[in-house]
Amino acid sequence: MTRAESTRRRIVVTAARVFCEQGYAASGMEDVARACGLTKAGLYHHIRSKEQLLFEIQSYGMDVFEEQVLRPAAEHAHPLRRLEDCLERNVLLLTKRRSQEIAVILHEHNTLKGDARARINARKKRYVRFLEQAFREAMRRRLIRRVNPRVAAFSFLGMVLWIYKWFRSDGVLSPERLAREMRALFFDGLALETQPRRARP
Amino acid sequence: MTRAESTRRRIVVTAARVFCEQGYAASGMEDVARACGLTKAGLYHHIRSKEQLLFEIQSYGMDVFEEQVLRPAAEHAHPLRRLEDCLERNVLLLTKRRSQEIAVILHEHNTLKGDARARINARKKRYVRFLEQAFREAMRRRLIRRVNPRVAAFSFLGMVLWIYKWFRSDGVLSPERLAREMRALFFDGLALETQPRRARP
Amino acid sequence: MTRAESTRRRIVVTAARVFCEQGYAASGMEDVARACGLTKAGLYHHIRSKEQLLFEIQSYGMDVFEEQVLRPAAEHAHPLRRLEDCLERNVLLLTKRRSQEIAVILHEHNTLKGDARARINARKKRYVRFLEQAFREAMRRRLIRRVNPRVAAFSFLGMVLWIYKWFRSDGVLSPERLAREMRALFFDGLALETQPRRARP
Amino acid sequence: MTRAESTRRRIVVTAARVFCEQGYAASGMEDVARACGLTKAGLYHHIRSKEQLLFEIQSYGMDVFEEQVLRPAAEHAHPLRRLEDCLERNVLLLTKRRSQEIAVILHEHNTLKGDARARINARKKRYVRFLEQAFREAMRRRLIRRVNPRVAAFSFLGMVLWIYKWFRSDGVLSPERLAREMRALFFDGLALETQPRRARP
DNA sequence: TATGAATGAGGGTTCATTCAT
DNA sequence: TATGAATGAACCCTCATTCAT
Repeated sequence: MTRAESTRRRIVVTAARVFCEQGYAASGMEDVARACGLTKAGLYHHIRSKEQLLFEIQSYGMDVFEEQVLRPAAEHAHPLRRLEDCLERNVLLLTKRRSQEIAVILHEHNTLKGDARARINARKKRYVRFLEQAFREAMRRRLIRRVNPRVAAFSFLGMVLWIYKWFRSDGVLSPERLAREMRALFFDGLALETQPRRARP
Repeated sequence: MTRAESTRRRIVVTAARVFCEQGYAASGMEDVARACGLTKAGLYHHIRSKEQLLFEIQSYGMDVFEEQVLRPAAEHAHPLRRLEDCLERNVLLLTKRRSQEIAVILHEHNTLKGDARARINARKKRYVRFLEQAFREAMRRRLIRRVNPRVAAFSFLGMVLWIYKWFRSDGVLSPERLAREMRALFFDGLALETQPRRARP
Repeated sequence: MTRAESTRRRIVVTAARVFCEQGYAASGMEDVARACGLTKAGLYHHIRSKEQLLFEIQSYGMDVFEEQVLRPAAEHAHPLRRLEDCLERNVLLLTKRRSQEIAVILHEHNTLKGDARARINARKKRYVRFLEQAFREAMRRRLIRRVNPRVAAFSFLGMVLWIYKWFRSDGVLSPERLAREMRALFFDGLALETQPRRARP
Repeated sequence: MTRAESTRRRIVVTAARVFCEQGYAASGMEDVARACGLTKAGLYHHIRSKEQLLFEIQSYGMDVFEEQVLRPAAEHAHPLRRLEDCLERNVLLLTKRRSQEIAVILHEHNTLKGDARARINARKKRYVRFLEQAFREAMRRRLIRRVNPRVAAFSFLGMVLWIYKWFRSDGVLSPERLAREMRALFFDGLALETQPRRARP
């Protein structure tokens, strides 16, 4: 990674934190610059505009998400394992690692306009379809009860992604515990009896 | 309701629509005033400030929510019915009626500051505790499997409230259908076998 | 003229003075506002943008020019009188009256973009054609020597309009004297002998 | 010419093109640098400041003008020849050769400040006096009609220099033709009958 | 009540210029 | 020489809010 690239990355990560804390519209470029240890003009040496910066944060967030959640989960041939792995990885992503970029993706859903928005939305939709497919396949193979796959996908998403609104990493609930609990809550009742139940603590 | 009160109500409802569509920070008082059929200065005869207006929207949204969801659901003595009724009413509130105030409550979670924020948050927390209590009671009475009540409450909330982000009233999925599907998804697998299952379409 | 219109007119005239003195690009909206006795924000209550303001100055300048120069001159049936009247009126316009808007038209020739530019240019071209036509007609009627009408029109224009660059109203040369001298310089040698020469001082 | 000097010359000529196309104030040093094939910082190794660069462009333009127009024309003992030669050379300079520096001199008349401005203005005034002198001498020798020499000089200048605003080298009017036409337009009617008329095409 | 006019503060962005490397 | 990075000052413009009428 060149010097210039690493600076840009630092800016993207830092700006994600600022936007996450204050909201995009309420954050001034002054705030972002100061958080980066730069002046406003210095910041603009590295980025094109505030909107472009938001797009890069969201793009980077989608990169991280796809690399750490979607791709590994997709490798499971078994659709229920796929979903469960997806849930666990997604919960951990939101609670342990670079969660700020994801929060910015979720909160600033309607902020980007035009092409940038379309590009991010396309990647989001891939996730929804991935989940729908998995639910459908799981039903076809009689691994889970019959449910509406679209509703199931969005319910899964709501349950998991809502975490960014309430989870505090300094609380008593550990990321791992939360992941386990949610998995059990969502899938233990969904899986059919033919499916051997895992032990639950 | 006096003339003045009804004007204020109209402003609150209209501003909720504007804030819902464009976001609070991205909406100008000019936009709000125009949507109300007033001038900016005329608008200020009825409200104290933009922030105060947001607070009133959120307060009104909480009023509606409590009246249409929380209070009726609370009347069920049976905790599982309470939860299921709550889910159904909440889904319908978000998909059929004045959902804009609710959307503003959800989206502008971090926008209010100080006392106003604290007052809205207190009302939100009552909802969380209401759910936690119901889950706990349902477990105590062996109506549902053992789950972490806090995780259950937030999962319930995420699943239901996420609706404001994706549901389109012009789609194929009717509010009633969505409510039924979500109830089944969440509770059919949660309820213990001793609980007689309702027929599902 | 309503109150609002008269304020706008005052702004246009004042801004013309500022742009004329400092140049459009070198003038800040702060300067314009101060010259109008307003703050920047107050100024923007009346205009849409700096560019729009420039367009209005140029439009207004063209209005004045057409009303005080083109229209009266056009009434002469005799083409040489038409040209001479045009010259005199144009010289007086540049030296005695609202000359600042005209100077802004001339100096900021390439500043406007797009449609605004096209609209101003169209009006300028009408003046060039008006002159070409008059020269052509004067030649056809053997009132002047044969010259290239296009070159004659632009030479006429250059001679007259250049005034905005050098004429100082506090000098010894009066506007009327300048008009007379220029008329003689340009037309006395151009007119054919059949044309009765006017006495010259 | 040393290496350093030739680089400076290239910068001056290139910057003249940029300033001519976009205007001084609207041109960024970035634009100038890019047009020169340098970075902004690289450019600053050769020039002191933007203002200094403008001064050098105008100085160089004056050099070229004096060398190609003023000096050769001045050699004519006959004042009318002097003026006619001056006109022709000036027209050709504006239409055929390095006309960009001249355009920058003409357009950015009020841009320079202080001493730099005074020095350019002094050279301009020499041209005006040169013309006034020639007109006066031509009158004294009864070569032309009686006209106000100051008005004649500025009319001559306006007619000729206005060319930079309207002449397009891709049009039907050739530089030579324009020079001939203007000479005839201005001088054929000015010269007294004792003066043998040249044939006109 | 209602409004046109006005404003202080701040928004994102650009620019001529400098400097360590 | 050359450059990437940085900056202070200024840019045009917007905004929530006020106030005389």
